[in-house]
Amino acid sequence: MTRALTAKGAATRQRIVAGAAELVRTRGADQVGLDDIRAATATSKSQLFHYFPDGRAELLRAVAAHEAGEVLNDQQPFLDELGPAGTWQAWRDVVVQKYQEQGIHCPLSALTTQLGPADPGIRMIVADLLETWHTRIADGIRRAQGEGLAEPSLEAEKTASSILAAIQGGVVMMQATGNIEFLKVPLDAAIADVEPVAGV
Amino acid sequence: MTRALTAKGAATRQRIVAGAAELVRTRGADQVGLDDIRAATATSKSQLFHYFPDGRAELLRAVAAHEAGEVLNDQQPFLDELGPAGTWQAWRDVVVQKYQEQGIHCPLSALTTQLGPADPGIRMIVADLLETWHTRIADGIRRAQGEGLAEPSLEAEKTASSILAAIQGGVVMMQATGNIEFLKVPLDAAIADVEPVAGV
DNA sequence: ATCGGACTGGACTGCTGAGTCCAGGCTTGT
DNA sequence: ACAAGCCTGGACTCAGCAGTCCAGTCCGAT
Repeated sequence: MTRALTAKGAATRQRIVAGAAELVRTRGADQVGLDDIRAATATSKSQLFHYFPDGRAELLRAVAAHEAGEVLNDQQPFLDELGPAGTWQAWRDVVVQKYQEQGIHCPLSALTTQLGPADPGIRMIVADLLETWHTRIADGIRRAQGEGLAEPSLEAEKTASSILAAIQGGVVMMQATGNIEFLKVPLDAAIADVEPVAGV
Repeated sequence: MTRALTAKGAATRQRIVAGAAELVRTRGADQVGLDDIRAATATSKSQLFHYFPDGRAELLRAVAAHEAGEVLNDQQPFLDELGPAGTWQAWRDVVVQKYQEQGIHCPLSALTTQLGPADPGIRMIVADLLETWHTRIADGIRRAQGEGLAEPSLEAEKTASSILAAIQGGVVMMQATGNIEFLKVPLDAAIADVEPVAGV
């Protein structure tokens, strides 16, 4: 599958993906053409097709995979440390802050709804991301139960679904309304079962 | 704003919007061209521009407004009856069933993330829809409190946000993974505060 | 009946943007 | 040194699609 790539070639490829990802994030996938990517990454048409023989579609899949990785990276190390008291709030703060910074520009939604329907490959990338994300949260819930923080009767998988849905839904609503409260409130409510907040 | 329109003209316009909405829902907005709409609605290019002088953008805004109305209509009469025991489950079932039928094809997400970023007019339509939806749910929560079903201490607005976010997030996850459980579980959890379920 | 304006058909224009091609530059192993 | 082949530049092709134009037809009011 992967071809012989020199260090220089790999760097160029990486530069293309990162540049394209940036554009897709800020403008939306359908507002980004190959010429935009070419200009933004100081490359030429032939380079794009050299590294992505299937053209635009393959490049966007690479962008999707890149962004999916970033979503989880942005939550580290907090995501993997979920469990003990205080870790949920710390993680929540990172997530909220991240999306507040991004504002309208969500790497995931840009890809899921814009290209997902048309490209099964991208749907799979997003599905994998959600599954991984879900698993990490569920692991955190089980650790919280081990610490006696959360009710042992709580079903980790289901609670993780609720928390993750609160984030996804909150982001959707925030994007449409511009109001970050639509992310904060549902997320706080969702994690209340594993880490009750004292104040407000 | 609105021009003189005969009954016939209004019918044609309506046919165009409905037909275009159908296409956008099933294929995604960027996969629908004016020629597709023309073919599907048995109209001509000049008619499209006769009824939507600003072209594709104006037509898609009309589609967005149409779909936004449908989203709420599909939940009626259950949405407006929220409050008493049993009404939450009935409403939940309608919502779940609706999205299960639609599967991948969500009228809202198709428009929000595909066109919303580029078109402020559409963002506003979606924001209005969410606000109305939110208000209706909050009204239901207050009625539930009046009936003694829900804790009086519950903040209606915040709880409504959680419920709505559970739906939006659940739909996003369902679209990506194909698993309807990602909608059911968070939604059930979110409405547990206003209508605890006996079983399960 | 007839006149104005709403309504319709379909050909035409022009642009944008994906994908192609080939000639030439640069690296790397021998 | 010197190939082999990875890498790069940029002009070119070609299809698809939004938007234009005009020559009509139909309807409703006077």
